Amino acid sequence: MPEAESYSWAEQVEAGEDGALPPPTEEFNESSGIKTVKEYKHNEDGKVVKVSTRERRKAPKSIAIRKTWRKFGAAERDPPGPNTSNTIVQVEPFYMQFIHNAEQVDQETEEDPLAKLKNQKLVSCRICKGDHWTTKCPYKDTLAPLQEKLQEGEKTAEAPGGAPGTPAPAAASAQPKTGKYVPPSLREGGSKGRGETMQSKRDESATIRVTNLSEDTREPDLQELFRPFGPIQRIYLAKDKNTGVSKGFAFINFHRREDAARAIAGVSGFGYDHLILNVEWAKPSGTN
DNA sequence: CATGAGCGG
Repeated sequence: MPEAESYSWAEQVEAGEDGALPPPTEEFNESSGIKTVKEYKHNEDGKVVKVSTRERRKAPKSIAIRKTWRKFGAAERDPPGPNTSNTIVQVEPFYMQFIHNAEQVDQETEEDPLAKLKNQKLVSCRICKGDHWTTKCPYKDTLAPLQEKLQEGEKTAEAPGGAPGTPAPAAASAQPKTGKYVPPSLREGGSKGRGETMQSKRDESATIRVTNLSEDTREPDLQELFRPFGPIQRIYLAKDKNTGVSKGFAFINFHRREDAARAIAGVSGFGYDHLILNVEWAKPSGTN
């Protein structure tokens, strides 16, 4: 709130001869975050008054507090404030544009969105466009989708007169003029073999399934029971997802298949709690 | 009796 004060004699002296007013002063109190501006104006009666305006800092106090932090590391001896040799202070707000799906943006027309969905598969693998989720894509093993694409490419190449405006989908993947990501295994010459670093699934070859467990058997119990046969990689005790109650069976993943085999021989038929355990080789999950 | 969970355009 601007407030007018009477113009003191001492200050009158500072005013210039020709009625010019003294320049405004401005001071900033760092701890309170309040800026005080004092300036001189003529009021309605033509008299000179001093107007002081106080304004609270708009930036959050947390910023002011951060400014008081000591610098450290290579910047330890830097003077306060940003070092212009390695820091850019952006005063203007800056806006970022997020593009969620470039293809969608490109194809954005007035056509009915439902029509678009119509001939679309429910799921489509991002890698091979197959009829499954990407995480399960076995493209390294079966290159059928890629080969289909290549065949399509050959067809369009053989028919140079056909549909000039229509881009061939295979051409896009063969020549990366679209900025689209192509996984290494699908890039040119990448058609052979799987990547050495990528195991396609968990190794289930040393996994056994234990059934007929009593409901109060816990994972540590299983650990104790099977440890004698060899190092164990993982134990999974099936539980109801909501109640946490054991479903009475479990999977034991050994490091070595031979240990698993001995565990089957040793524990199957073993009386545990009041039940007789059944142990067999596990089948990989997802066998519907 | 019984073959794990989760992520998701």
